[in-house]
Amino acid sequence: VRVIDHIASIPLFETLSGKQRESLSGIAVHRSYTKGQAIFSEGDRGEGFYIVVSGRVKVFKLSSEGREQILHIFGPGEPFGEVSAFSGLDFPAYADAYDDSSVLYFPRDAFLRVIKNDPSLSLAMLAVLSKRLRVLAALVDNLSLKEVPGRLATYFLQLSARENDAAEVELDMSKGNIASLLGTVPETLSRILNRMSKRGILRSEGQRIIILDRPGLEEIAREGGKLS
Amino acid sequence: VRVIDHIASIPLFETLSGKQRESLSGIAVHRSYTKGQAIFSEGDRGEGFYIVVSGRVKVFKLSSEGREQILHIFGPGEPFGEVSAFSGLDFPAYADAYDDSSVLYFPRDAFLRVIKNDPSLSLAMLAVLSKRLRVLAALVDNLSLKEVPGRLATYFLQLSARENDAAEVELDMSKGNIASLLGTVPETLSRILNRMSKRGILRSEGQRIIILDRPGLEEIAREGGKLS
DNA sequence: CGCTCCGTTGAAACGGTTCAACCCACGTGG
DNA sequence: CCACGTGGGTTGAACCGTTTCAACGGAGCG
Repeated sequence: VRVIDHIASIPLFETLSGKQRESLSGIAVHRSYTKGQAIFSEGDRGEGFYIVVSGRVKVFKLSSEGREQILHIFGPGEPFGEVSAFSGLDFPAYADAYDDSSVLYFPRDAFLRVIKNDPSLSLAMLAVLSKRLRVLAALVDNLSLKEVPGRLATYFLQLSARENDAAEVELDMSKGNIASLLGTVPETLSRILNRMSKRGILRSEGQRIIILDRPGLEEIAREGGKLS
Repeated sequence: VRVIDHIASIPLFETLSGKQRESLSGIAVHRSYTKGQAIFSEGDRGEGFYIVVSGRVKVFKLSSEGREQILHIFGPGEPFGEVSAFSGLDFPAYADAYDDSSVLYFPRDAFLRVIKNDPSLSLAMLAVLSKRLRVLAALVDNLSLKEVPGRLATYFLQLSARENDAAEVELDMSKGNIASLLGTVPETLSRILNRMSKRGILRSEGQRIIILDRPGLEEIAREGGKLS
């Protein structure tokens, strides 16, 4: 598959003309990573940004003792690492390949040249960054103002919302990673899942979660987590 | 003072020509708020964004029980509320006047028209959003991966860094609000300040903090907060 | 003067983490 | 093909940092 074909399928670039896409494909570099491999590290110089082509990319922070807080999981078509490209500063977090993945890399200067000639691309980029800020604000809200049951309930409701409010959702990553996304540890997650099951709020069968009492779950999400 | 004069002093607009500033001043609205007054609320439709002219603006989240988590304090020249302007979605947080303040308000559509004609303005805006993402990522890191002493140490070091690493820093807001910024409560903040004083790391005299043992403070910030 | 707001202090309660042990499914190599 | 190791998940018990509630002190202000 050629770079130009990848670019055609990226939402961020959908407003571009064929000519503009060509100039982009001229500057993009295709890179592949195996599961778990580092893409960049906190403190690295950010000389460009990335877009996921296939697989998923995990962006996270690390504590001094090695505990990890996931900031975001990016899937195909989503850009990441733009923060340092536009601010000119170092990467503020780590990025690993969550699955075997491939990405397009856009060197900073070349991309800035393209964007200068295309207002619609910069508007699209502004929209992307704005949505990301919203996601991070929601994360702060969860971490600071809700307890773990509330965060977990919120997470399940989000997963369900993505699939037309289906009562049955498939976890898209391991429970250990979900714990890391929710700012806790696997043990705590396991216990809370257990409590929710006992209360008849949901059933947990491996990677499959069946929501039995949606209003109950919504209340836990709203109230911040008092498992009454 | 006229709107055009305010605009001239805003860093975000410094690359603009006089003509472009005029067109901006044509769309901007000057608004004043008294201390504590609401500017917008979470869930409000975002029809535009703001830039602080004078005073400060507090942007924060609220828990169901009324506890507040400050996301950011904005001072003169800084834009806020752009997230919903560019994403087209509702405001994701609350904004209050922290002091008696005045702001410029830019309606969404008019501003988008201006930005479309000026690549440098959109690049400046991308840089602003990127820096903001970095701040929020750091906040997540603090909240999730560090304990309160570590967050406080980090905060003091930031304050000090802003003034050429001065050993003596003036708190720019009430201790209660600092607690809210650090994701804790005033009581905890008070106790930790006390412990740090006892350990000879700093002296706390009202709004003035004197750093006595900078390496010690740096270690607390790094290690996440074990007050050994 | 008395009110309110902010900060401080103490004691008790709580939610979450840590550490350790254990289980199971899975894949690998002998 | 079975033994073994590994990684993910679960469970129990002790521990710990932080919150909560209540009380109190001081500064500022009408």
